[in-house]
Amino acid sequence: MDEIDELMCAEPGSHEDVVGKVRESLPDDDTLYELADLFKMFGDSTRMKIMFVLMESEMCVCDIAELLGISQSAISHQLRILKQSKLISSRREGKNIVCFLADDHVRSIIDQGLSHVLE
Amino acid sequence: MDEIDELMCAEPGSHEDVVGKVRESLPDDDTLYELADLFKMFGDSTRMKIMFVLMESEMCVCDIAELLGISQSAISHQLRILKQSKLISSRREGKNIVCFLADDHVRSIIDQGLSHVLE
DNA sequence: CTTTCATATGAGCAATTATTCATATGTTCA
DNA sequence: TGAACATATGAATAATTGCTCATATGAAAG
Repeated sequence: MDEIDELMCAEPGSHEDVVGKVRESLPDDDTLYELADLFKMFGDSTRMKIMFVLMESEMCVCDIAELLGISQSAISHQLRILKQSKLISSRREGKNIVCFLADDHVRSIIDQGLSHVLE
Repeated sequence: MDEIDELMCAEPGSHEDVVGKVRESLPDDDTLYELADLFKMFGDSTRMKIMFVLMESEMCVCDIAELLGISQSAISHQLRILKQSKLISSRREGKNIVCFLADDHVRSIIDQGLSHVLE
């Protein structure tokens, strides 16, 4: 606490009330970390590509790998991570594992990102 | 090309047309990388906290550092990255640099993420 | 049951990245 | 002009992470 105080700008008064109010409005730490972890999923181009593909159609693992020109192993590792984040689900269909988006938010999050990127 | 073909599942025919159509619908690589880079900004808890703070109020660097309990240097490094991504801007005001969100998409992207995290 | 095909997984490596520490820059105020 | 303050920056380090390679699992078809 003492050390943190030393970081404050010298400016007395006027900033303090704003800082206090903003501090109260922040989500709790758990939520913040969950949120960052969620966006981390969208922050890798391989995972981004996988999600884009699955926005168009559900698809088995080997088709995803072939379509994207990425090794089966790499795809599988990323799929595991995406499933842990509940963004993707899968079902078995004969010999194949068919993957699909598990959450509608994926679409809306990507769309928001796209509208930023495309100016 | 030959090696990629070997990744395909043996299954003939039926998958091929879907794979082909999806491939055409994918954004170009530049867009995909830009998009992943954008979301990478939201994928770190320090940057996430900074953006949350600035969603509530513009604020100078030292107040952000004090409020979040993170060193001034760490904040400054992250602010530089956020500015490069055009998510945050700043202006000088006396001795202070006042930071603020540069893009309305920040709010909508975070809101979409929140509604996923909060079930 | 044995082989084959689709997928998963673990270890190891290389690359990226967030932080700290020390210091530089630039502004204000005496 | 000089001292004090706010911010920026560079180098070094530690931690995280995405990929490859080899191999394991597990369903299916003969």
